[in-house]
Amino acid sequence: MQVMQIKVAIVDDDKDMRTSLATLIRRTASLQLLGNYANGEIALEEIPRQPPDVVLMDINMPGMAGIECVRQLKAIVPAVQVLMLTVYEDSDSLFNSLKAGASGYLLKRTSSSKLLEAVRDVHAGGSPMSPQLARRVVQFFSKPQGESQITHLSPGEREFLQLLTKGYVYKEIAEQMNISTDTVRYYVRTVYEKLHVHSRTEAVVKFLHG
Amino acid sequence: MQVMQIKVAIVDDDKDMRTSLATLIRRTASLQLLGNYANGEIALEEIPRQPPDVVLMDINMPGMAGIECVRQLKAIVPAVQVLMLTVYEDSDSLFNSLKAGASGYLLKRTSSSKLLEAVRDVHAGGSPMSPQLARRVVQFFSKPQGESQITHLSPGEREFLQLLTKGYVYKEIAEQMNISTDTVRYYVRTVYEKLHVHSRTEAVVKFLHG
DNA sequence: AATGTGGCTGCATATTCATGCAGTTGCTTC
DNA sequence: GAAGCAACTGCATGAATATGCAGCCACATT
Repeated sequence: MQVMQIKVAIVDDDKDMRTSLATLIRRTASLQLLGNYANGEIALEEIPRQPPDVVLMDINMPGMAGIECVRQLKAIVPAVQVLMLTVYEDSDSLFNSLKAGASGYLLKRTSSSKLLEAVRDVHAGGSPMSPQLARRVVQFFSKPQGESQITHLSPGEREFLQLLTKGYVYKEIAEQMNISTDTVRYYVRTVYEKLHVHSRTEAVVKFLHG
Repeated sequence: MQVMQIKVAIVDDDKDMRTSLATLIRRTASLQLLGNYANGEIALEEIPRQPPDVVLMDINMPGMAGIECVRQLKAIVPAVQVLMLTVYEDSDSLFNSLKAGASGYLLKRTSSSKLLEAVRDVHAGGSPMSPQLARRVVQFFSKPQGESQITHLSPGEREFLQLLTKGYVYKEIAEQMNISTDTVRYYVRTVYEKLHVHSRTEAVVKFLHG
């Protein structure tokens, strides 16, 4: 039995791009082209009728922007996986797309073979992303630079901080760590000192992205 | 002139893995194997003497864990790019690695060709990541579903939250907003209700990345 | 005019937090 | 083995927070 084809739809206002993507999809046996839409409004109408597995979405289109289209599309058909395509490496677009529910994010200059691979990845539950863009995401997590004082905390102190951010009160933290609530207070002291803060809020903020 | 070789070091406690990685690197003309270390302690001593461009780091080793090793290594030699290797798709390890300063994150079952590509990517300033793992990161951003409650906060409530994250006490917030401290308490109530939280910490965390 | 509503203020109180002081254990160092 | 130190526990207390109840005012609805 043949492997099930992945159903794909394209949303892009650029005619050339659209046809070249369409050709690529049609030439690939494992993919099936379901639709080809020139703008967000049409896509939002047509896609729900015949939901594809994967949508290739141009990020900047006149009228409804790609990001808004993703947001609404995911609200109607949560199961579709959206792969954003863009020429810009702009950070805001990237993060907003992810927040809107996009699963992957590729630069348009991505090679055909990579693009096909990305379609399969995203359909398999992955989140393909151009390495340059992934770096933006990674940097969101890594401390700006230099060393925040967080570096030299003991494992216990880290665990404590972790629980602190969860909103647990000292008693609950004590239970989870199997220590007395007075020892929790002890951690409060040592950690606050190392972080140079004087309140729970400051500690949490610093830990989260300080 | 020949293209500059990328200098690579390996940190992995598993001898088989180490030699197989080493062989792969040596066979590749564009890469140069600088060192091959069996644990984090040795790596921390040796790597700074002769800093490589890229470090392949096993994430779970006896003794110092890979994550801790990254943290300390990046503190000493910030320029090195670290690629984490793991057999597990565990979310915590992933996020903690990124926070510690790792640039990429691959599953060990990644093919040789992908791994070599990843080394080049990370050296070129990218952040290669297995699609399955990238999905975890992406999910971190996308709202679980629907819209985060933060969207429909009034400007005043937003300003209040902003100040809350700064660590100001109610009295100070009142001064900055030119309202009474009792009105600050009022904001506390309405905001907590909208955010479905019951403590300052939870509110701050939700506001920072809800 | 009466009613209702949302934004703000005031007051009260129970809970949680921040921090100082002191005592224990166990391990290292001279 | 004495002294030092780090990790933990206990107790105490003032400060800050969370939340209930109630009154006021401006404005909209009936």
